[in-house]
Amino acid sequence: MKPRHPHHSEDCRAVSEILQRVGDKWTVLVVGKLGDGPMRFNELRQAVGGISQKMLTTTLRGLQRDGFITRTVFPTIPPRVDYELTQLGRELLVPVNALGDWARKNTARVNAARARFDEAEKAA
Amino acid sequence: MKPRHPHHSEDCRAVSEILQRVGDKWTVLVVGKLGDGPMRFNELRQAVGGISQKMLTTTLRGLQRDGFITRTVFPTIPPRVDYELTQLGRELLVPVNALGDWARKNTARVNAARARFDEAEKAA
DNA sequence: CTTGCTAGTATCCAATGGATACCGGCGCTA
DNA sequence: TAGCGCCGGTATCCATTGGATACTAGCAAG
Repeated sequence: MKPRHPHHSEDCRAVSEILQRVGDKWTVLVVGKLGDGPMRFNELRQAVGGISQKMLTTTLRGLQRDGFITRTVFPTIPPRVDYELTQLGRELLVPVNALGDWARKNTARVNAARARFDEAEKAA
Repeated sequence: MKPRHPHHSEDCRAVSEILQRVGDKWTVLVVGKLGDGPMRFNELRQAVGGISQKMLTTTLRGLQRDGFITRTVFPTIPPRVDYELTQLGRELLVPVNALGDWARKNTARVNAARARFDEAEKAA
């Protein structure tokens, strides 16, 4: 049987990869906040809310590695570190926001589906 | 200091939630394959490639719960189970594909950024 | 009566996520 | 001058998750 599915598998992999990169718990929240302009570490921590230092550090390092943000250290007392979106980061924000719009418009439908599913489960 | 960041935090949460839903290793691959039409369990398993039965089951249950796919059991011998995108699932595919396009167009830039970062790390 | 197909569970181990504690440099206060 | 706090982090530990492997049920074919 020849494959009925014309998609290029590498393309799907690329999508999967970028979604894994961007689809963890904190990345979009951080990128979203940075969309409003540069922020420092603790400012970001507070703005995002509920993120631990470790996870914020990890998330920021990853974003920096992939070229989505820059990290600027000011050797002042007390120290100050600014994080800012790069051009690439701002470009990423576009499709992410599109997905965000979809999410906002459809959470109700998803929640309804979940409720139905869970109800059916409970009955069984 | 009043918040400089006008985004509604609930919105960001919604984005984060949907991205977590969709951003795991397998979900988009499965949804992508199903975008071409209904498929049965093992067909899907083979088409996606590299996914274990357990993870495929888990992924499909999640998608079903959220109303993105339907699961149809044909009580034949041997059994047959078809999975198919719902309307909601097909709609989801639109912004996901947009992100996918972005990913395809920009993997080179991301990889270049990574190489630079890792080079700088190694030097330090 | 053994083998094989299908669509799954069950079990186990490694990797990851996240809470908590600690660190180093300095300025402030007493 | 001894402690305390701010800032931006590591280090450590444990719970949750991801994933490989083995097992299951029901039946048909040989």
